[in-house]
Amino acid sequence: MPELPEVETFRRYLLQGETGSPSILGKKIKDADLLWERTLAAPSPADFKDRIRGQFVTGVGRRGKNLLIRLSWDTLIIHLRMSGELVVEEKTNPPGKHYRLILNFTDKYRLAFNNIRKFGRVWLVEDPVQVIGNLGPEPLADDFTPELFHQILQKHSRQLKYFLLDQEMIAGLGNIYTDEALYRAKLHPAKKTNSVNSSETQRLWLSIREVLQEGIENQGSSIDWMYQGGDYQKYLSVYNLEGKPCKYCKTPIKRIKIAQRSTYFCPTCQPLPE
DNA sequence: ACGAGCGCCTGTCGGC
DNA sequence: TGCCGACAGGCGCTCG
Repeated sequence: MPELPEVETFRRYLLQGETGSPSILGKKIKDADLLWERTLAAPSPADFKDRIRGQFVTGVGRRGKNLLIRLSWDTLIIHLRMSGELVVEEKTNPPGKHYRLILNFTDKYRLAFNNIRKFGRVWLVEDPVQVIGNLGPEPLADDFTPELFHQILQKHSRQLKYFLLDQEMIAGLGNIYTDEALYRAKLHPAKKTNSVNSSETQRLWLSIREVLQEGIENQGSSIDWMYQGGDYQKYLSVYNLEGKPCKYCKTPIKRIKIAQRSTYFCPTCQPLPE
């Protein structure tokens, strides 16, 4: 499910809390229940439980789609993959059917990793670089400039859709926001990166930042049963809209497969040259 | 270097 | 009603 805006929404939820659930900042971890072993990428379950006990939550960050929960002397990295979500609640609540990892705090609250499809992964590491070290630039950061983006695009000869989904090229985009950004920039998803000129680069750079920012402002997208709580699905222009008229030219939105993913675009506004 | 295909999982939806 | 295939906000792995 989650792409950068949804992960950012979870980050803010953990940090600020909301009505009925507090911030996790400053809480002390009493112990951990690992309910699906493969959730844990590293270290071993025994080491994990031993090391995490007694640590305090000192911060909650994000890098691409990874959540970084800073602890006293380690960092807990959570990747939600397709169907993960995080819940802060009282320990007395009945646990969800798909809880895979629970961190019990020393007070009456816990942090639960709910993950229907079991794809999500968690790491407990001293240095996050070993997990997130290969990620591309953070698209909303100040150092992600159009010039830098242009350089990366020109270094490769790949279809834009493949390129944008590759977290080592740029971190945080997934299937929804990639299609939305390409549509807004009027670029065909199969166009090659090194054929993108500088004004197209500028457009795509801006489109990426706009769709991500708008996603964050609306607490992400809630397309189906997987994730509820966001509103940005109301504002999507192409994703999941096969056959619907393009809002600019009324041409029916087309769906094709690229990178084994459904890819939505307007054949008129996003032509493939030659 | 690039991209296709598959596996990992559970659940929903539409067609017959 | 039940069954079956297609599909789902991700990503790592192979192979050509």
